[in-house]
Amino acid sequence: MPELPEVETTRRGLLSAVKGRHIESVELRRADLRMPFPRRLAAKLAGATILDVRRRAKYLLLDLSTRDILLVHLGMSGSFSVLHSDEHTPRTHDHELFELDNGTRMVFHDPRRFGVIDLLPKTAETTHKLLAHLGPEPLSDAFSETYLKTALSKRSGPIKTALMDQKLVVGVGNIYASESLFKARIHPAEIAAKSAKKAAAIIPSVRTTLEAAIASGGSTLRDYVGANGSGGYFQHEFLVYERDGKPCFVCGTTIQHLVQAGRSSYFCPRCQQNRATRRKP
DNA sequence: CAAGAATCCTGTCAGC
DNA sequence: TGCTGACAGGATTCTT
Repeated sequence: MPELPEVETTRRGLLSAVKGRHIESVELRRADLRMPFPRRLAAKLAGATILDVRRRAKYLLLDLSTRDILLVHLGMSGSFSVLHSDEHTPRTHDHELFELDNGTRMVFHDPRRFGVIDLLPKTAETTHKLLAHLGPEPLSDAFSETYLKTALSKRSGPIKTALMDQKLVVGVGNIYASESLFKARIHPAEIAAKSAKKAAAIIPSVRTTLEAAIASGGSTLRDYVGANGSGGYFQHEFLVYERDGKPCFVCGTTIQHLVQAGRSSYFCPRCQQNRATRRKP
């Protein structure tokens, strides 16, 4: 999906486009997303004012005047953009339309329907099933060396899989896990517990990767577009992701590819040669 | 408990 | 051209 940078880009675009706007009506064209959108709650949205647009992990949280939160997750292929109502003819996979009071509409578009939309009381933000067990934000102080060292030391699986675990740290998906580990010069198959001592290197690698991606408006591979309907540019700055067979920008060695937990990982076998299986000299 | 596989769904692309 | 299989940014649930 959209990972943290894409969700953050969407958040920023949404904030400027919809903050203070009233929702006039909602059209649910399809309710069967990853979880069924609670149809009876759609009526609660009409008349509500959007007070703020926040992000937690890869979730967008729209604070409403009704003391509810509209929660949106973009899944693998989702986007949430604001368009002029009279210039928008619903396309295939435009599943929900939120008509606003200034002639615009927020459109939730998601071909694969792995996304989620839910409405919850503000008081349930910390207990909601999807939000209760999330790890620290990677760009916050909570993602500290002490924390990461402890969290990684308990794990026997590969570091790349650990970084993608939203209970360990949120927002890092398949693209940015590979990119971050390249920057940290750690092989994706290294056992996480062994990587624990490198926490001090992992943290800035993750942060600079995510921050650079946010600065480029995220990465657009196939479906992703931001709130204004345009794509990101960070895909042109990938160091290893989908670059297998091409030369490493640092050392020229051919970038390689492997599959971990069913997901593709990309790495430079020379820059990241501390793999778990390396034999002792 | 932790890690991997299977799963949800649709679109695209490579190969035949 | 058309078919088939593999694969794609995620996260949950089921098996080992």
